[in-house]
Amino acid sequence: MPPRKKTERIAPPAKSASAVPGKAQTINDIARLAEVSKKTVSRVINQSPLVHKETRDRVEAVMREFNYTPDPFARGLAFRRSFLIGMVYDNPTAQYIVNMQYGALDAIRDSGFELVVHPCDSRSPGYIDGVRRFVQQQKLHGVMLVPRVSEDQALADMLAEIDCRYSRIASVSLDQASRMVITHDRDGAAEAADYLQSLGHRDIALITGPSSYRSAHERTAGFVEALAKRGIELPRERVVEAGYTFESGVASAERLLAGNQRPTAIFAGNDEMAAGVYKVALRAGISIPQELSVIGFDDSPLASRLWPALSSVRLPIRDMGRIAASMLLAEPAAASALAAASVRPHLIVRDSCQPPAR
Amino acid sequence: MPPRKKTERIAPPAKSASAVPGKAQTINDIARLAEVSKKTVSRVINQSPLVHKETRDRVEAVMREFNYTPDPFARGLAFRRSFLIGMVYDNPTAQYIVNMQYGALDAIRDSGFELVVHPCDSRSPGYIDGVRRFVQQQKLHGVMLVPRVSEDQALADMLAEIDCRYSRIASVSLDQASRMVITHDRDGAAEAADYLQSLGHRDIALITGPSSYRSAHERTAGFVEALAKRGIELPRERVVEAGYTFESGVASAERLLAGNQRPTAIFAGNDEMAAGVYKVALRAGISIPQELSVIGFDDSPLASRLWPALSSVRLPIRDMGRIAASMLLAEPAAASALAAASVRPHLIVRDSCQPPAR
DNA sequence: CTGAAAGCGCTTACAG
DNA sequence: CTGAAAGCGCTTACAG
Repeated sequence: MPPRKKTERIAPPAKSASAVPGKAQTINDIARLAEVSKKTVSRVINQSPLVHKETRDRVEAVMREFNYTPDPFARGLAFRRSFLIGMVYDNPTAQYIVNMQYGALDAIRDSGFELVVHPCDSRSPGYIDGVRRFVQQQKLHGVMLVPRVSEDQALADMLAEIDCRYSRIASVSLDQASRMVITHDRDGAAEAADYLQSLGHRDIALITGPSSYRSAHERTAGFVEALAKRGIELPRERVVEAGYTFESGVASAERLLAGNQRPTAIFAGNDEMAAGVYKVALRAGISIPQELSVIGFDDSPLASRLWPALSSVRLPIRDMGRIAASMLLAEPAAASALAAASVRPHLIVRDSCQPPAR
Repeated sequence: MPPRKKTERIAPPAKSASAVPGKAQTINDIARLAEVSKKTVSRVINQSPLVHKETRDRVEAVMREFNYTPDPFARGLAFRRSFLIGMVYDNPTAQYIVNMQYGALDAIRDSGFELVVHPCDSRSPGYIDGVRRFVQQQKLHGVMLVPRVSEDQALADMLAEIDCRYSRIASVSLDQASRMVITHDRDGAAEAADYLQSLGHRDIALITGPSSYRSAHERTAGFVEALAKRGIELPRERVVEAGYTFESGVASAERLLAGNQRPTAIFAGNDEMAAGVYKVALRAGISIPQELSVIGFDDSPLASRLWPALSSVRLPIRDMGRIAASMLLAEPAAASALAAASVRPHLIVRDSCQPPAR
């Protein structure tokens, strides 16, 4: 190799023919300017250790100088893999989705990756094929699975089969650690139960989400078990299964609040249903929290908009999204570490509870 | 050209070596199987008219047979343009964003395009550069600009400069027709005014959004003008500017509802602020709608969760998103036609208004 | 209406 | 530690 002057090689080119720093360069330009082969430039792009430090510095300086970023399509074509991560979800609430997206975006910021969204309908028969096409067509680097699709083992199996990396967000572990973000809904529900018990409530009712949802199961179990631990039983008639919707919350509250033998507190499996309880109580002239304490789950914006402001169990959704996306970018080992630093829900106390009157 | 047997050329190959219909083929495979050059296959992919009908049919049959879809990265590399459309937005409400995304997804379904999301902070100085990098890096096919960033002319100018197609969603026309989805917020606000007037309200108050928002300006103007047309003046002290947030709605309502000379109705520039009015009224024991009528704007989920259910002006957000995305895919002429079939808001009447008591 | 050549901007073997 | 060749799967001129 011909000797090469090592200092001051990179003559700063006439900067800014336009206001925008030029951006049109290719790997060939960088290679020429840095006086190396394009393969070497490729190595520094991909952070190969097999590059002499001085060479690397020189190449990096040129890349910075020209504001160079490699073309994702050329890389995608050669790698047979894109720099896109997908978020697959099935119709949870808007706030949930948006926060999850923000979290994912936090994780991929300045990484060169972008987020592609894929809502779907897990009840429609072809939905798994739809995800498969999405993944294969776009050669996705990986996908985040948000509840409730995250609970669908058939989906996960399909992804494993086509060798697509994924991360699952769910209330309990459903997969190997490096693929799971566990939300521990159970603990949050237990916190709600403890709080109600500490206030002095004994006659408590529960509106659960649909039993087909893992989160509903966990929230219910956490709540019931925590109460049991404190010596409070939940009679069968004080537990109503609903659909996580406002309307189902209304219907459940109507059942629970009919007659004289009302519970002094209601825990709803999410805020939507808690809002339904509010509606029924307000309409019936039952004042919250004087005559009825209410707790929700999710800490959606709704919770603080209601009056009196609803105490609710907050899930750190944005963090969940950030971690799930990070796991997709990280090496398996690092992904497991991320999983370990897992998220915990906690109760946000507002104005919807007080000790029972009687 | 050598004569070619025209019938039954395409021998159905041993289908499904695996359960999944093979998908790994390239343009070369299709060309070979259809006995044409890859360039001809490329022509049918791109719907060039310069292909003999029989040739086209044959090629299409093979493509279908093998479940072939062209590689978006190879196309992206050759075209220097991707099959991704971007949605750029600055922090409106979650429901708004999610519905907009659904609409955009409606438009690109089965088109081979995908949606990439790009929230940003329009108050941060570098945000336009951030969008530029996003667009150039991903070679986006186009971007949808959602309020309020859609109102930023500097953003639009930058996109025009780098020759990126875009569509803007805004309450009034800000650009050439083929780039605009006009939401006519003014008309929706006028409908709210007419409704309150028809119920007999004369002493009406208004909580506006921030004057820097075009939508706030339009909603205010539409409301004030419609009232004026019916001979109702809005005195200065009955108009309060707020920030489109719940908290600012609370503060505004506190000012408006203090003292004895209360208005009989309040129109809030969005549902968040209307929820603030609810909070203040409920806390002060002012009953809705008996003593105070309230109307919001957006028809967010919140509107129906409040009690009594809030009447609100609905914007067909999903339609807006669908049209904005369609415009990006369509030819300019077709895009203008889409723009013409523009969207209109309308009032959803619920339980938050009635004739004034006095 | 159809095709052979060159190229888009990267990476993967393979050498050295 | 570095490089020359071939290739990823498409499209753009250019011919005919």
